[in-house]
Amino acid sequence: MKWIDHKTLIELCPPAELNFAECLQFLNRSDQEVLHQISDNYLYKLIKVNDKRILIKIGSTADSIRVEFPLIAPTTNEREEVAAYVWEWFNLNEDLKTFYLMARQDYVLKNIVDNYYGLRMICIPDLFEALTWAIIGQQINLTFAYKLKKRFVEQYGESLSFEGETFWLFPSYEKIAMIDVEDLRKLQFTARKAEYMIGVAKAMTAGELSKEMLLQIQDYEPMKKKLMAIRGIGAWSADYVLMKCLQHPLAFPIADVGLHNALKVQLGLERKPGIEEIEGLAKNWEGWQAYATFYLWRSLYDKAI
DNA sequence: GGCCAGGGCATCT
DNA sequence: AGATGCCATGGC
Repeated sequence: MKWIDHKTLIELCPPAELNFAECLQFLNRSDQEVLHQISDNYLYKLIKVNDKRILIKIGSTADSIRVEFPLIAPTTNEREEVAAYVWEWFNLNEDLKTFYLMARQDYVLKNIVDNYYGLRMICIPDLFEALTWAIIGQQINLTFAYKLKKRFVEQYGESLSFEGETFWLFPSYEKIAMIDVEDLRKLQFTARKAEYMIGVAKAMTAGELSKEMLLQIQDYEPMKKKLMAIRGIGAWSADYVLMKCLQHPLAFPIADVGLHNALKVQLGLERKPGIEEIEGLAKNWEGWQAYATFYLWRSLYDKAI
């Protein structure tokens, strides 16, 4: 991580392949989002560092990302934690040069990759949030999924108000470990999904599951296996978490319907491609499956806008 | 208003 | 192992 501590603000020095505006556009894709807010090209988010709620305001210059603290001045140690958080959130450790080299020559990706140059994988650093959002995302439609997430966060998360806006933290697993399936049923979660979410929360509270534990495994297949051992986490959810939280470049939710729709559009097909067909196309993406998927997902939002 | 949609699991054969 | 039912809202 390359960064400069200016005390009242911090400055991240990201790799060249970053387009902050492109990332903001992605973050702005749902108007139901409660975990961050965007206004005037600034991104606001409440995060928790050492049990302290810190509101951060993120903007950009030509070659850096600047993080300000509208409410309270964090300590030296906290500033470093904030820097690390933002660095991870925007996946700034990844060097995208070889991805672009591959994508520009790829039959599928060449038509879209330049449209989103500098878009980074926008991550979900908190494992509980990533697992929970994967479970919610199994919902039949995305509109309803966002609705459920909003209710969940506003019911069980901590918040903080600033200039008339309310900023939310994702609920902690300790808190969710103590609630009942019935509590989530009231928010219109299905009994199944409520069980999955509370189960994950309990496992994490008991110390049976953690991000560190998963990251230690390193290799893609065993990590995925470990995730799939969790009730409610199937192949799709495991790959989703590997991609968005554990930042594994090989994560590839091949059965994802969004991916299928994006490929259908890119290839000009009458119907969605089959798994074998996708496997064929993806041979060329080896090592960059997660980014290929992410950029294809991104291509779907253009139609909606 | 009827039908279909996304994923995962439970319950069959 | 592979097929089938279940969930339960939103968009067409």
